[in-house]
Amino acid sequence: MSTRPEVSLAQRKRELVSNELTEAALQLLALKGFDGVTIDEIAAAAGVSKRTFFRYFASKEDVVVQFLAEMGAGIRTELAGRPAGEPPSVALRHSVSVSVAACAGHSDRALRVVQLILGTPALHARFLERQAHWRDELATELAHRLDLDRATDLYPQLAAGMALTAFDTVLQRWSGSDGAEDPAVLSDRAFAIIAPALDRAAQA
Amino acid sequence: MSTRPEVSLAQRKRELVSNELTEAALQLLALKGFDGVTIDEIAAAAGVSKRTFFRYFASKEDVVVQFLAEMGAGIRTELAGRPAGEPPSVALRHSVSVSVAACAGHSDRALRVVQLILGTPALHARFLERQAHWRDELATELAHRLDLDRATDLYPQLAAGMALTAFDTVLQRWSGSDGAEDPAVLSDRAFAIIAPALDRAAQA
DNA sequence: CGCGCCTTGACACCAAGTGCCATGCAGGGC
DNA sequence: GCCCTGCATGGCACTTGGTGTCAAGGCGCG
Repeated sequence: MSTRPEVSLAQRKRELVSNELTEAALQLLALKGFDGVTIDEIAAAAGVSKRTFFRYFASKEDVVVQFLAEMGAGIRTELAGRPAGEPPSVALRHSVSVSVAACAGHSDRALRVVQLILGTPALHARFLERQAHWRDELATELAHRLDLDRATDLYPQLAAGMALTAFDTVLQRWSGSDGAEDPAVLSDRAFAIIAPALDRAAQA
Repeated sequence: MSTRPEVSLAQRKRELVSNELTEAALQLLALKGFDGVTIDEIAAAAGVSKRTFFRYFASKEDVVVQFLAEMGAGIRTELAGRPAGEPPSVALRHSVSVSVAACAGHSDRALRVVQLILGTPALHARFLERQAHWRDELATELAHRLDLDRATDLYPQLAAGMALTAFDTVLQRWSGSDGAEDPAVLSDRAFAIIAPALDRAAQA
């Protein structure tokens, strides 16, 4: 077969169902709002049962939030790939910019998903919680990069938090302007503001 | 009667029930964990019905999170009260320090509540969402203080976000050390790191 | 062919919320 | 004193998110 033989049929089937589910969910949720759609509806639209839905996603929020989950890992791996000598502000700016650009460029669906998240308290809450995990991972990566001790030094945690604050602000502006404002420009402006703390404090 | 007559009896009754409810909730939740307690249990412990519980709190998370809600408003009013000439880093540091100190000094119950929140994903999510509101209000206050335009300038939003990141980090350390580390010291250390961005960018 | 593994659907079940209505209690006017 | 109005409550039914359990079906493998 032309499709990679090293991936088992069962796994490809799993992925197919998962895609069908997210597809149906995003479509319906964007159309009727988060509370206007039941899980049964989503499952039915994807041609599976409610029980199966929960075998793929832990909660209703999860379908939406997991759609953006790759971004978190993306930022971290991007950061890990930056040259070692680069100042934190530059490394972090690139890491965030690349990820947000990848998301924004993907399709205008990303925009609608972000707007849905930011406009739905329950989704926003879950999204922020996931961001908290990103922050932790970013902090670890930063500590490793700069050879700092996370247990005593507050810098890694704060720097990661600042970078994600910038990320958040960019997302908010971007979705608020209906995609009109350029995420890359917004990122640069945001990081220009927080950079003094990112770099000056690193060598303290 | 000695109790202020300008407050109607009905209102005092409402407050009494509300207190009873939070009391019962915090006690039970700290004891058996967030998922180990049902609303019926909490309501029964407070001597009311489940239906009445939801007339006082919007959700199970709300009881816990609202217990710390005053802090958000506290930070903002504290900021509003700082002298106009004060640099943002100092004003924000004081605003956050005072609020967190008020919380920490209140009782060791505050510590247990914070630990409960940070250790329970559902609660943490709600807490972060509430913080997002604080950030918005703080940003507005900052924009007003510095006579900036929130619609164009990214600084207010970012500065508020950085301050709350510091706040978050302090809370995390404080709860992680079981209250051993001094919140005031932690706040100072955190703000020392973010201050360069807070002050330098303000006059850009 | 027959044997296990994995996925699914169906069903029952619990807990979070919500709408609705009846009841009871306080205060205010007559 | 009596009624009437407003409000807080409780009980109840109902929807929905989410989970445990079990039986049935497809698929690979010897």
